[in-house]
Amino acid sequence: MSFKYVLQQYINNPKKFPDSVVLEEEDFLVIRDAYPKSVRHLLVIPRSSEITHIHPLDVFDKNQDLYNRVSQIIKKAENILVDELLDIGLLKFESDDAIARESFINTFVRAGIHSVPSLANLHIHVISKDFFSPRLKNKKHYNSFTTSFFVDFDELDPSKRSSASEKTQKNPIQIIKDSPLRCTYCGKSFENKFKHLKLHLEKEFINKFKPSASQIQSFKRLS
Amino acid sequence: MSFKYVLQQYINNPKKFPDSVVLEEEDFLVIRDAYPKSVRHLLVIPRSSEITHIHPLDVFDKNQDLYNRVSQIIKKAENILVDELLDIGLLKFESDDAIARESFINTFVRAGIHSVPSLANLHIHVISKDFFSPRLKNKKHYNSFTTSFFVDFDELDPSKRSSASEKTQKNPIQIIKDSPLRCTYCGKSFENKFKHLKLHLEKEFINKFKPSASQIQSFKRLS
DNA sequence: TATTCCGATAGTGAC
DNA sequence: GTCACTATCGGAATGAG
Ligand SMILES: Nc1ncnc2c1ncn2[C@@H]1O[C@H](COP(=O)(O)O)[C@@H](O)[C@H]1O
Ligand SMILES: Nc1ncnc2c1ncn2[C@@H]1O[C@H](COP(=O)(O)O)[C@@H](O)[C@H]1O
Ligand SMILES: [Zn+2]
Ligand SMILES: [Zn+2]
Repeated sequence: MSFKYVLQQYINNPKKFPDSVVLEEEDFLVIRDAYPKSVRHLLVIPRSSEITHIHPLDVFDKNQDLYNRVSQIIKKAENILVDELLDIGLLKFESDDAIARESFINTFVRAGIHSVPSLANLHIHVISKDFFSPRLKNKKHYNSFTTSFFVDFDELDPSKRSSASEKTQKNPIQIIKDSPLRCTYCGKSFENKFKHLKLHLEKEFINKFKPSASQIQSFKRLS
Repeated sequence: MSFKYVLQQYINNPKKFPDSVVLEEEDFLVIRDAYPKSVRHLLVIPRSSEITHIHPLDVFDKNQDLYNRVSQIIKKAENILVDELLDIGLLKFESDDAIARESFINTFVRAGIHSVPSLANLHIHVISKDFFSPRLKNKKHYNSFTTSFFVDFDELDPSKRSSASEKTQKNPIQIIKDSPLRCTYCGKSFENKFKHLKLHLEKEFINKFKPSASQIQSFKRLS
């Protein structure tokens, strides 16, 4: 089996990956991205073989029920993500502070899909927007989450969607190459200077979360 | 003073560079290129401050006397180059064999200029066409001697030159980038695969000159 | 189309 | 998608009181 179907193994046998699977329901999985591009990076995976090979830009067309159900799972994933950031001490509000929680999710967590996925099994990214991770190694990684190559889950809602708008976009791969590297915190452009962006993202991350030195080092190590 | 004028030091004080200056005359110098792109690579440098900053494509316009004088110096440089190849045993004919000498010069020594020089002081390259040198490190180096970026000295003769033809050429920089790497011995194209070309040029060099193993190693070392 | 350093870009084969 | 490897391509500095 080729690399395109690596996510199938989680669907087939989630019990085999207890450290990766953070939520298992009858029809969905939420797993940790094996190559996280941020401190926290999860994938929502529908288990149904009926839809797993449908393109994420098409799968919600005329399927409001599916969209609504995925939306529920994404909310759970977002809250798992926040719980973990609370657990490791990066976030410091009370766990039951619903307003702080929602505010953080709205401003610093992104859910959506890549307009040209590489892995064939349908998956939705749920990722914190720090992009502070040793797995973030090049422009393609970064711009796949910070340009229109990334499509927010909200935009896939079939009830709100102008179906014509979806294909009017330019070549998504070209968008990744042509877009400058732009800091998600402050909007500053680094053109194509990836190393500079990485240094800047580390500063922004430290400034926002005030992690301890040992925390910083742990986030820089591969997990 | 910037790098553009590094050749000025030879003009100012040739006695300071006895290992580099292979011929010193009242009006001209012949020096070893400090980053030789072949086993032998010389530069002919007019000493006159009147002309040293004129572009090589312009300097011989309406100046047949200068052209003729440079032509004389180039012939001397070519013969110095051959003498050295005889001395180190790469060439094996007798030193007074005028026919063998002229044949080698005609087929394996090139004299001319870069259509966009980087160094400001007027200079004419006299180079053996082996291109077997550790200083030959990239496509720009190679194609600057093997494409129309390089203009043979013969073509600069004001009595033979159609002055219109000189500027009809495309952007010389683009020529270097767009032209494939083509073996000067056999014409084989290596597209942009510079390392492959280097290996092939070594084979061609060995096949043509039959150097000893220790000679080969010495040509690969920086001098 | 000076050199050198450093880094961005690109293709490969394997998983 | 990942990784590791190789190689090509690309900008910036180059000095000196
Ligand atoms: N074996 C794997 N297990 C879990 N996640 C993976 C695996 N291989 C790749 N990924 C992630 O899956 C995502 C696929 O991205 P994409 O197909 O572009 O939406 C990337 O974020 C990868 O880091
Ligand atoms: N300091 C130097 N002394 C002697 N030759 C040099 C020096 N610096 C560069 N060169 C050579 O000068 C030539 C200039 O090339 P161009 O200006 O393109 O005709 C190249 O072949 C360089 O290798
Ligand atoms: Zn910023
Ligand atoms: Zn050849």
